[in-house]
This record gives sequence, C-alpha cells and structure tokens, in this order.
Amino acid sequence: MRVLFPDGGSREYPEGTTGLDIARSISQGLAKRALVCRYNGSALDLGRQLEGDGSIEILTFEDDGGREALRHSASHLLASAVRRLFPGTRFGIGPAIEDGFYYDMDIPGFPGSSALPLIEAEMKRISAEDLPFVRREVPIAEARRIFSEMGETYKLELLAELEAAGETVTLYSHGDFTDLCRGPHVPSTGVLKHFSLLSVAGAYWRGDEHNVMLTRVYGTVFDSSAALAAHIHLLEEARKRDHRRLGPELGLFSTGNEGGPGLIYWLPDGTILREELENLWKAAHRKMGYKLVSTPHIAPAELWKTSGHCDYYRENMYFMPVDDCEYVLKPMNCPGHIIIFKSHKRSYRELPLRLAELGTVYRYEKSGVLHGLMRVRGFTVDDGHIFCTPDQMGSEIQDVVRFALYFLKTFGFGYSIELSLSDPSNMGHYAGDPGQWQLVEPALAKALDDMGEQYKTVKGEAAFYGPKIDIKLRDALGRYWQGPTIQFDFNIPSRFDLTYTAPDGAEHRVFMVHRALFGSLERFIGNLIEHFAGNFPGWLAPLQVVILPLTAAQHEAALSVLKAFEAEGLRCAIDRRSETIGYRIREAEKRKVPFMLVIGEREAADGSVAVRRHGEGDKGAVSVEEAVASIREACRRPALPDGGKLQSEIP
RNA sequence: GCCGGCGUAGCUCAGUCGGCAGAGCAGCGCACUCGUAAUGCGCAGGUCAUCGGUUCGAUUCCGAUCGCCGGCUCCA
Repeated sequence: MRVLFPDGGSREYPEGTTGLDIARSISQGLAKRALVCRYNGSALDLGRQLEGDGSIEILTFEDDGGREALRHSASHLLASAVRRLFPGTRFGIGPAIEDGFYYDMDIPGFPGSSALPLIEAEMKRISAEDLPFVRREVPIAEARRIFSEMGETYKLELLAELEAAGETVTLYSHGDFTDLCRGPHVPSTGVLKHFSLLSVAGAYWRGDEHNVMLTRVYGTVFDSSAALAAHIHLLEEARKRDHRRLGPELGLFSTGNEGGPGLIYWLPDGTILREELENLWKAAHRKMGYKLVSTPHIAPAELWKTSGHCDYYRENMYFMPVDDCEYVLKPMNCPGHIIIFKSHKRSYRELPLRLAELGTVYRYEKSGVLHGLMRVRGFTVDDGHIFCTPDQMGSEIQDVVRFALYFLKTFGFGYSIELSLSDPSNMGHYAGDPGQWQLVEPALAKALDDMGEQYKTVKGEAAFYGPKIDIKLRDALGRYWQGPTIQFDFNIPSRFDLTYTAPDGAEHRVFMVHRALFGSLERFIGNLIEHFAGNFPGWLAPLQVVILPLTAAQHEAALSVLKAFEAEGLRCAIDRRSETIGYRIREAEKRKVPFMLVIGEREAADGSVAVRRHGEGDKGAVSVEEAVASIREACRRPALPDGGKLQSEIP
C-alpha cells in the first residue's frame, strides 16, 4: 500500500502496517512522541492496522488530535482508578476538554475532594502497570449485555441512543476496565505520566437539571512534567489575579451578603476607575457620531409585552407594582431607546441614528451562577442602538467593528471574531422576513472581509432575532472572555413598527443593530483587573502618585510638590504618617500606586524628588518640573479613535 | 435552582474529641524622625454567618436559612 506523508512525500508499506510502524520508519523520536494517527482523515489508534492507500498524519501532543487522545485516555485512567477504589461506581461520560479532561461518575460513598490524592496515587499505579488500551468492535446487543452485567445504567442509556446510528459500537479496555468509547486512545496507560486531578464538582447527567447529579472529577494531563508544571503555574497566576481577590483588596468594590448577592458596591477607588472608563467611552462615542441618551430604570410592563421580553425573558425580569399597574425593572435598554427613536417622526436625513447609553440593567440570575463582577444581577451595559437604512448597514457594521477594536487595542487585549449566522434548515425558527436575513448575513461577512479581519463563521448560532458578530477578548494570560457584541434585530423594529420617511415620501422599516463594546462595565472592569493583575495603566490608576516626605522636616517641601501635581489634575496623596519610609513605600507598593516620590533632605534642598516606580524600584532624583512632565505623560488618557463623524450639521 | 465544599476579629488563619475564644496583619494611643517593600511598646476589637433542636452546658453535635467558592454536555 502507498502511504502519503503530510510533507508530500510517499512510501510503500506492506498491507496491514500500523501507524506506529510508520512512525518508527520515519524516526525513533517521532515514534516515541506519537500518540495516535490520522489515516485518510479518520483518527485511529497507533496499533490499528491500516488498509489501502492513503495519507497519514502521526499525531503528537503538538496536534489537537493528539492532545485530545491523551486527555481522553487520561479520563479512562481516572475512571479505572475510581473503580478500583470505589467498587460499584457507575460511569457517565468522560470527555477531553479544552485543557484537560473530566469524568462524570456515580460514586458510592464518595468522600469529596479529599479523595483526589488517593485517586491520583491509584492512577499513578495503573500508569506504572503500563496496561495497553485494547479496542474491540462489538454488536450493540453484545455491548448491552456487557454493560447490563456491570450494572452500568448510564452506559445503557448511551447505547440506546447509539442504536439509531449503527449496528456496532467500540469498546476500549485497559486491564479489567472496559468503557464504551469511540476512541482513539494512546497505546497504553504508561503513556499517561504527567497528570493532576484538579477539582470535584456536581454535574447533572447529560447536563439536564431534571436528571440525577453525578460527581464530576476534573483533571489535566500533559506530555511532560515541565508542561504540567507550567499549566499549574498558570492556574496559580490566574488565582493571584482573580478580580474577586484583588477588587476588595485594592478597595475597588464590595459585594455579597448584606448588599445582596450579585450586586456590586463600588468603593471610592473603584468609582474613579469606572469614571475614567465612562469618560473615555462617552468622549469616544460622541466623536464617532453617537448621541448619548438616558432612560429610566423602570417602565410599565406593557412596554415589555410589546418588545416580547415578557414572553421569552420573563424569568430573568424583576416585576413590581406601581399604582394599579405592573412595572418592570429594566433588564435591557433597547425599549427605552426605541421610545426615544419614536419620540418624533424620523426622516432618512437623520439616519443613521446612533443612540448610546451607559444603562444600568437588572436581571435575575440563578444564585449558583453568580460570579464576582463577571456574572451579576445588576450591571451597566455600554449599550448602543443604530437605526439605519439597508444601504447604510455595511459601513455602519465596519464602523462598529473598528470602534470595538479601538477599545481592545487601547487596553492591550488580543481578540478573535465570530460571525453567528442562521441555520438555513430551520428558518421558521427566526424572527423577521427571510429576505432581510439574506440581505444582512452576506453583508456582515463582506464588511469583515473588506476590513481584512480573520473570523470564524458559525451557522445556527444566530439569535432568533438576528445574526451577530461576537468578539472575544484575549487577556494577558491568554484567556478568552466575552467581549464586544454586534447584533442585528429583525424583531423589535416590526414589533414597535419603527419606520422612517424615505426620499420617496413613503414609510420604510428601519434596520436596527444592538451593540455593546465593553459588554458590561462590571465584567469589563473584572477583565481589566485580571488582565493588568491590578497594575493599571497610569490613567486608570485610582491613585497615581504618592508623595513621601522622609521626615517631618520635609513636610513643607512635600506639600508644595503635592500642589504642583494636583495643579496638573493628577490624583495624588501625601503620606506624612509617623512610619518608616520602608513601611510607607511598602503600603504604596501594595496599593499598586504607579509613582512614589520620596523627598528627603537632599531633594528638599534642591527642589527635586526621588522617583520610584511601582514594581521597578528607585529611579533616582529629578527636578519637580521633570517629574510632573513625565508623570503627566505617563498618566495621559488614551487618544480618541481616528476618524469620526461630522457633528455640527442640522439634518 | 441543583451537587459538593466553606463561613471564627476589618483581613489571613489557628482552636475547641461539648466546659471562660487565639495569633499575625490592619485599627487606635504613645514613643521614634527614619533614604526605597513591615520601628518599638501598649490598647481595643467576637452573638464563632443567622435561626431552631439535642444537652446541665453548643462556636463545637443535628436541622433549616443566608452568603461565598468549585461546577452543572466542551456530548460514547
């Protein structure tokens, strides 16, 4: 048989050669690192005999497929260890996940996370036994017999579903442990050396809250102890940066308990941070042609019936009685902006009309999903609604994407773009006229293409009311977070009968786009805290400069330096406490103040300050004027976006 | 909401197999006037999350409630 390699070369092998044979024939090193292979596109165990001509890829930990096989094999290893320690355990599913694996199990008498070291030790033992993973293809009836003998009720459920798909299933065994599994797997348990169990959690069988809850054990596995250590280090680094730890520690916000779960109380320093963001946001939006508006927090339930939220968003809304009516605490800003759009008859000359508001909304979230600033019950959306004509749509989309990227670049985030489109086989599910979808979806793709942006298209991920562009932001640790979102809405304009008068004198349906660039101010600040590990850039630092007179003899000099910095609008404070200079520096460092200015006898005498930068240490003495100039520069607010719209014309 | 874990001073955590509640840091007072990440001494600080039960006695054991943390398909 003729085997083609990824580099274009090819070679003749006897029929029935295995992937491992081929890897060996290429190099010992590759054979050692090989985990699984792909032959003619399908992933296979290295020990599988290959049939017929084809193209081969030997997959190692460097490849997605190799990593997945290693992780998935580790989940089997986990399961077999749990079975040895807790006989009678029944198994659910145990897939590989983004950076590790888990297994959902019903473990009789499971003591909780205290059992993890025990299980890990048992896994090490099974790894040392170097048991081969053996694949077997059996008729479904045979599999059913095997699993019902073992009392594996969850596996039987899975088998029942697989019946529809085919007549046979595959089983993988190592030692006396057998699992229903598609594979492929690494050759033997000995390949799994560098793993660690991380946590235990409850998980509903098949993710459905009506089902029983199983015990989920999470773990991770790598191909070297160094890579495992690096991953553990990353987890620790993430823990250190956790905004739920840093936020209260830096005096930014407080939440929970008396204040109510999921509600954020911004402390003075957090409020400064917030205000700086709001100021940049407002100035940038005005420059980009948005009109800022402000809408009330409550509105009659009627409004929300018209918008449709009362039907499909009810369980997230807070209702309250007012006079004889029912009112709603707003969960979204759009209906408010629609009232503003409808406040008078609109001409095509006014379009595109871009309304924006930092609108605080309240949504009921189940108590268990609340999470620091990231998932809360009250938050401020940097909401914007663009009302435009079909013709204007393409350039509006580009403007919004560019605007979103401006913010991400300003904060140093990376990003990746996702375009969510409708599912063509299920158009009945969507709001609006299919013609609109056909017009808009290609226009969204074209707008991104024209800008030269890379993006991933996901069919069927659109909201029922319209297609959308989601931008995920990547922080300093390489983690992705929900970022800007741009959503078309074919539902609301018709529900509210939003129209404009065109040049032909007739009324036309307006196009509407929702967009949020920060998403929520709370979540975005959470991202910023973790991204910067609390070391905010100068313009965001709640306190920018601390002035530290060495002794009481320099208090006067220090006060005049303070005045010089205050005059520049810098946020500064003087620390005249009767503490050693070391103590006061330590306090300022812990507070992550970017600049510390020490003033001793020498500096007081010649009108200088000794500059110390947070995290960097003493930078030496410079004149007060120089210090003011350089710190003012370092704390300057970011430039507004390029371009912008003509603001001063009456339409 | 559900499963599991946790809740002791402002913070970080000891401790009590049921018998007067402990430390460090922070706070306050006094002294110290100092050269780049913790000066010394002293004082104060608690309904041991809340409510109920068992007990002569509960912070400890049991139950409920509240809050926080890890999670709740990334599909054999």
